[in-house]
Amino acid sequence: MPELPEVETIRRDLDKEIAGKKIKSVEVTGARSTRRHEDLKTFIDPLVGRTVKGVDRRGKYMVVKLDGPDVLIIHLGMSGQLLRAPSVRTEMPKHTHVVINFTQGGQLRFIDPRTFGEMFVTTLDVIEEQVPELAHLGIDALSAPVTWKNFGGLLTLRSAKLKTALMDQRVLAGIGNIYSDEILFHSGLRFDRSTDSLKPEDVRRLYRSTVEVLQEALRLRGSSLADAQYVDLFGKPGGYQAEHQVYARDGLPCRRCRQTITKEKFTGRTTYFCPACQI
DNA sequence: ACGCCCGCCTGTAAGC
DNA sequence: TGCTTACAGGCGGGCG
Repeated sequence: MPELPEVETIRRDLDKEIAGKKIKSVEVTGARSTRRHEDLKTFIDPLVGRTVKGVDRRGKYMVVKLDGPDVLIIHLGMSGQLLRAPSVRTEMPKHTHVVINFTQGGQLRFIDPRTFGEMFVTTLDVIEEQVPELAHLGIDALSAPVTWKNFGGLLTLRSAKLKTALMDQRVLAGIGNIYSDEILFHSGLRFDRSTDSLKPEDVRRLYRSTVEVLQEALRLRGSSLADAQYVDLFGKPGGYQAEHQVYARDGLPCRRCRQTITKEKFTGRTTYFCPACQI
């Protein structure tokens, strides 16, 4: 579900909400969410008694820093939610798999119907060998020091279709199915263009579109779709879905040229585009 | 060696 | 109305 704007929205809220809080206890009711830990003690014990220092993000992974050697990694998968509950009495939603209780009161709950998301504890120095998918992430699509030249260098490192390259977490970290389509529309480029067909001005446009789309989506606190799966830490939906130009708009007129938005399967993912605006 | 497809899950909506 | 099917924000493994 969540891509970079959604994960970053949650990360910022989480950082404000739980930094300085001390973990009193941890309840795991859905062991699939902690599947990297064969023994639940190795998940729970390093957390209990620790104080949260802050929350970082690497691509779609959140990194909860603690006052010890360990970090708590959270990935939301397709349907994961993190919800702050002010009191233990707040009704527990269905599919709540992990609950973290703080000594100051309140809870952090991990809810995930499809269970593709996960939480695990590790230390930063062993991430390289233990969590290669995290270690091999490309540059963060929202990180400030990215220039259009190194963006282009990374993107065209290997020959691939544009959408595949944009969604490749080892190239650029954070972009998924919604934002790749929105970014490609914004740049006027088709999803199936080859990276090596790009002229420098195309790379520059794609770079600008990536930054602009993601920053605007972040400003509006992400995209919540009809199923309202994505909500922020306080259960509120985002607002960027109202700005979508192509995603889930098949059959509707393009907001720019009035041509009908087309839907097509591409490497297993539904892809939306304007056949007139994107070349 | 690389690209593609499947499977992992549950919920929902469309189709018959 | 009810059963069946397809599909959904991600990602790793295995296959060709």
